[in-house]
Amino acid sequence: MAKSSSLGVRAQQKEKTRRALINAAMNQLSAEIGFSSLSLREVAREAGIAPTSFYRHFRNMDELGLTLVDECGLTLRQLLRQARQRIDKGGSIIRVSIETFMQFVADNTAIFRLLLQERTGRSREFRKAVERELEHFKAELIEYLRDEQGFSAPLADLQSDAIVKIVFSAGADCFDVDDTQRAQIAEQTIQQVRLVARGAEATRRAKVE
Amino acid sequence: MAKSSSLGVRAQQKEKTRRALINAAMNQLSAEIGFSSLSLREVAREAGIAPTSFYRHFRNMDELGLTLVDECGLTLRQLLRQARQRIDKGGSIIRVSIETFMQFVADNTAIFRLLLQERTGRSREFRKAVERELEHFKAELIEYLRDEQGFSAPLADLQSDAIVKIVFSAGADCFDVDDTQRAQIAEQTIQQVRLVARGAEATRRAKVE
DNA sequence: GAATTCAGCGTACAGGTGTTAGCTGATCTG
DNA sequence: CAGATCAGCTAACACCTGTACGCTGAATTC
Repeated sequence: MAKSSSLGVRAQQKEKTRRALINAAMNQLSAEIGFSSLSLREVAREAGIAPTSFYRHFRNMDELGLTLVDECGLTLRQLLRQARQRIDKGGSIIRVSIETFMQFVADNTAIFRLLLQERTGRSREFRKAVERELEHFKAELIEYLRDEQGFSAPLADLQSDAIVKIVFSAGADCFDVDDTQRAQIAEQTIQQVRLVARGAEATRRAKVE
Repeated sequence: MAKSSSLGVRAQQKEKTRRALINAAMNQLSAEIGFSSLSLREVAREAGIAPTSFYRHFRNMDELGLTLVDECGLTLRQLLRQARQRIDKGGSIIRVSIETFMQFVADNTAIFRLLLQERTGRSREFRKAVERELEHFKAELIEYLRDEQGFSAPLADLQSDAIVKIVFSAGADCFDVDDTQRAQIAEQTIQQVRLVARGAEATRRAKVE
């Protein structure tokens, strides 16, 4: 109510077709092609508007793309929050986090692929945007390792950077596999993260003694 | 001599323009755009031949792309061999390998970016080709860990998979940085790989006892 | 030396691309 | 209710794309 009346009928409709454009782009992405070879005209067509109307919402395709990256980051952070809640109810933080992450990759393959793809992609602006999202992920992990596990700041940083790299790379391994294989990858990733954790633990001990 | 006479003038010239096409593609790749938005016409133009002559060498752009991936894999394996030689003359295997790797990334940014990009790219065939190259890298590492370091097969596998993930991810971090920053990333990567190695060591001890 | 092969070329086509300019009609504003 | 706003439209532009067809002339083969 508040939203519909405060926004007005016009603004509401505009937001709607804006979403339609975003969804159209995500659909086309999931299909087969990378973002760089995505066509303004086809996106507009799938969104059900004239090609020229696209410009009422985004200056160009890149602006749409950056919006998509942000959307993905948002979803990812929601996912993290959900994982946290499950951990509070007990369970291994590593296992729960990674299984949640893998589920996310399975459910949102298109958008996750965009993230990984543009991380190494053509536009510096895109790469920076993705790197920013990865930093969010890493920062929350650092906080946990420092505050809950008592690691020193540098060791927490080193550790979580490694973990983020391993986990996101494992996400890329999930593109062409079925559910059971994905479970295997998850299991392997869990063991690898534990390897890192154990190594950090050993390092901490070595420094204390 | 043997080559020029056994190949014949015609075949020799053909090979030459084939290389020209490959080099042209690599140049354009390094510039700004991903492989998917690479144009047959522009590649042909840079190679100095008519667009239609392209088909005398490759069935389509994808075939050229797969050739590029193979080329990159070859260069990467040469790099590994060089690193081995340096290790035989003494020095930390981790440090030497990673510094060599980082140097490779700095020298061959275009082709390395292609590898990382197509790893998550649009074509399944491409992804498989890249994955094959990563497997080479991993396999050599497994061999070393098993034979030289005496790790059990499963632990060597787990460990080297994690290391490959970390190192290649770190390679992606090098795209937008200068030499000193790259050295820092190399240093961080070395520490992270040591973290994994230490964790694997601890795991081995735990299982033996 | 005649016949064959074939890398490279020019022309041409059908279809896609991003973007400009200007119109329409519903919504919002005073 | 008159006037301004503005999302979406159509038409049109200049340009780029992959690829089919058939020719040419030098290298190769017999």
